Amino acid sequence: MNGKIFIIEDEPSIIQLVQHNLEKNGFLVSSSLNGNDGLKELKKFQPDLLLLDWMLPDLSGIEICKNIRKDNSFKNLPVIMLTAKGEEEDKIKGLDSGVDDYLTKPFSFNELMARIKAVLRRSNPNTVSDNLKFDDLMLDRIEKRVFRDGQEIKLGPTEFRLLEFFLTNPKRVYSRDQILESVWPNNVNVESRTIDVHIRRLRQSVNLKNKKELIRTVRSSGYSLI
Amino acid sequence: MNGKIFIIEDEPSIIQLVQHNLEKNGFLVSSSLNGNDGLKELKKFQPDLLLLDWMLPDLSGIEICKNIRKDNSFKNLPVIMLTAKGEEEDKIKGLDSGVDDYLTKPFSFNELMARIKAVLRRSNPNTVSDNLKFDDLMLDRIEKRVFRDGQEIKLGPTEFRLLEFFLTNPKRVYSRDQILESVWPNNVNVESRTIDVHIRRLRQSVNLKNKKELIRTVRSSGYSLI
DNA sequence: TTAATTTGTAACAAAATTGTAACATTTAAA
DNA sequence: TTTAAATGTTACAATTTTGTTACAAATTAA
Repeated sequence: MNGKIFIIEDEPSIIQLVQHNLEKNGFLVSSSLNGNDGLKELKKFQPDLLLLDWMLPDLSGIEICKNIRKDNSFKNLPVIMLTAKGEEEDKIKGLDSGVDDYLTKPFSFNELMARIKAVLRRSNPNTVSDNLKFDDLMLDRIEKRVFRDGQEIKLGPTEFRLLEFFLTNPKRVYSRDQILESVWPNNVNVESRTIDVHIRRLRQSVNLKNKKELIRTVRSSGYSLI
Repeated sequence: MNGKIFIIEDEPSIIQLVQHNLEKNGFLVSSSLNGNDGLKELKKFQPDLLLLDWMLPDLSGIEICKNIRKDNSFKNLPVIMLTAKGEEEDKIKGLDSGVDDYLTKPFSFNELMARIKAVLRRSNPNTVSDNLKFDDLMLDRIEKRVFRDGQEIKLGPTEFRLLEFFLTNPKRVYSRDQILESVWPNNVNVESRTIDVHIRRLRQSVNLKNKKELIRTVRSSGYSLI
């Protein structure tokens, strides 16, 4: 079992318990103690599943969930809601707002584990393969779209292929020759400097007011994502 | 709401209650009082979802479920298991044997309804009926009619097939080659530019004074719905 | 049959993308 | 510090891609 799970829950003892056990089961886990932090961290962490507490100090779980669904890169993120023993009305609201399942506290870890498995089994066959993600960037190969921080970015065809190429091995540094071979159609002759110009164009589109530079120049070697 | 639901449950009062309410909500419902009959009926009825009682006079729900999963045509049939208030161990076994969700008796109809919606939403975005819908567009494959925003749109045969094709995977970008293969009869030779002209015709018909463009051009890739 | 509709293609218009040159800036070495 | 190499930036003409229209041939309906 593997995958990344994010927890938003304000009770540290629950986080500790769950996180420890999930990690023992091979998951990579991260967490936040409140909704606002959680929403930010979520984007960095890019989880495969979210455990969400119903009652949080700032935002309610429902609000968070609706928020998440608006963000294109999280449209299909499976969510399991954790509720205190409460009324059924609440549960239903939860399910209708895009929650995939819910669990009433107190719950056993075995029960949680079973739900997680079930939800991951359902959601992963589809969405896993064709979305490339890195940091807060998401590239959808099916729909040919790119999002950063949930917001769509328009790219020209070459910029798209370039970014797609980098995303298959983010962090890896590629030489201009390697980039040419992989991104340009065979047997075209373009100057190696042309790449620099396209990198510049990609940078310009991708660095939407975000401070962090996404493309790194490695002098005398090439470029990589960072 | 529409779709076909099959119930295997040995308590007639529950069947009656659930069946009546589901039908009131637009579902087509059929049922069996035991497992062996159920398995047979299931194949005839071809449901979109199965409600399965945990304890049955002959086969257990789990056995039925495993049985179903062996049958290729039911491999993806969503199953909601109905259990009497019982031990947690049982629930877990259920989830691991391919059940999509479960519900503990006694349950309210509202709760059941919410689960059904959630499960169908996940598994059935397309296949629920012969009507393809996207945004405010509806295509009736049986009657060969198309409506936007409730108003009928007249399309030529090729435009209809084109739209039908796009609707099976809205948002997905198709290349002109893919479109040719799927929309035109085999082994006809038409120029790829011909597609552009048909796209133009489809656009013209579909964009009834509505402001929003429905067909997206993805330069150097193809077209998609949006 | 005739009339109407549908279809594919060509021709031209409009728009977007592309590669390169020229100049600016940064970096590293001498 | 000075110099050379590498990379960043900008502008622009050429090319590619798509939009649009018109029309003759083919198909269907009346």
